[in-house]
Amino acid sequence: MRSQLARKSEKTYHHGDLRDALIKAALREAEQGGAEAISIKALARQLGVSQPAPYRHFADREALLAAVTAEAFRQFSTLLREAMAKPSKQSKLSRLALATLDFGLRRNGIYRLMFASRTVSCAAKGSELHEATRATFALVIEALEAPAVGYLRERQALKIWAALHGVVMLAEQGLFTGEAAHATREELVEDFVNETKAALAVAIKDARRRTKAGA
Amino acid sequence: MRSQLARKSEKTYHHGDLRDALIKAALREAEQGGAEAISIKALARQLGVSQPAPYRHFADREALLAAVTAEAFRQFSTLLREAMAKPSKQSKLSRLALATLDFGLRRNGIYRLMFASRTVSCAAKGSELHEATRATFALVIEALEAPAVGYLRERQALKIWAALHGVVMLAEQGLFTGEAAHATREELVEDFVNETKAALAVAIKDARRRTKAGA
DNA sequence: TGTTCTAAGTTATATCCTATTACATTCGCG
DNA sequence: CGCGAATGTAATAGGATATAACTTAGAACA
Repeated sequence: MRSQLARKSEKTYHHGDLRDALIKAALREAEQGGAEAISIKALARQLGVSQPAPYRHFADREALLAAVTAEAFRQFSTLLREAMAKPSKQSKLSRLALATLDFGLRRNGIYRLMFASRTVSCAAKGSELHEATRATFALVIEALEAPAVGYLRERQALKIWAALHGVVMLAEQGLFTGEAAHATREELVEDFVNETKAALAVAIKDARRRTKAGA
Repeated sequence: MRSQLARKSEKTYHHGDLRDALIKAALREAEQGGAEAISIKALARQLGVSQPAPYRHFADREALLAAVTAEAFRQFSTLLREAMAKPSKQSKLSRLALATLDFGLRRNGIYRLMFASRTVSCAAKGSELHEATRATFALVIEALEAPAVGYLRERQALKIWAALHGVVMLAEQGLFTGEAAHATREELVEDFVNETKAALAVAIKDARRRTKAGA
């Protein structure tokens, strides 16, 4: 497991961990410019290997993007888990929501790679990427801190998840700046969080009553 | 104003309306594959002109993308206006919402160009593109059919707009297919629409009461 | 320990794309 | 009619993806 630095100084024939180094470097590139900023040739140059070398580890550019996106989802999941674990006066859902907003804006290039490219929807069912996205969504359900009553939780999770992504999207588009800034992004997110909590409470009560009536 | 076909048959030196033809053709290309599917060279070939010809009308690829995106916003606006104008039992907001969902899924490549690329956020303030996006958002406010009470309308418009985009995003990511399909996209959209109406009604009543108390 | 197989790199090359420069043609206006 | 600006073209530079054929070193086994 020779490091990138080791490679640069020792000048060995084999890099040692090119696959991993490529993913890390690609993530750095995508941070600002998104998928377009990822160039296999540039990455190879950066890591001190010949340009066809990456093709030993990834069939083509798409395959690299898929691996990078999967890694991004794992990092995102870790971030969300940390936010949820941190003791705070706010609810878990609120912390997850704000962490998502923060990630979406601060690492927007990577965020677009994850949620606004076709890479994810093209991922096969059992693939690394597909699993990573499912794991992330599971965290949203967990953040609701609600009992599993039918599909109520999943539905509310979908709603808050959609709303959050929409806020990130519009924020990035500039709809919260200038004269249009009639609400901050954080205010909107809190609104959605509160509505979700309210809707969830109502839905759960409703479902329980109906179950009792049916029994 | 020679048409594309006329160009192909007559074989004149000047195309006649290359700028417009490029935008139209680029939109067709982007329909499926998004911005990546737009290649200046390919468009030139398609329209029967030499490849540097497009550079007479657009400084670079980015400039073409901006023009294409602006045109897409205008087409989208037209679609929304039609949906809102059409007599129906549903509310204007509901029709706008479903039309947005439909557009976002059916013409997803173009939709991504409009909402998930950096083209829009890079648009200068007075630019054609910037104006087109503002005009579209104005339609959302209009669809609320609410009186202008402070910034209440704008805030609710931002919220429903964000929610809609989120639904499109997740739908495209495949979160509504397979086992995860615990609600249809249309159900979610209707939920958001109803919540928006309710929130708007409450907010307006609240604002009026406060105004009276202050007077 | 030495041989061999294979994973991982290299050089060379084909193809596609963006973009610029210098040159050619046509349109429209005085 | 003639001239200038707009709009084409041909030639070319430079960067990216991707493949083919060759090379090196690590590991695996006798």
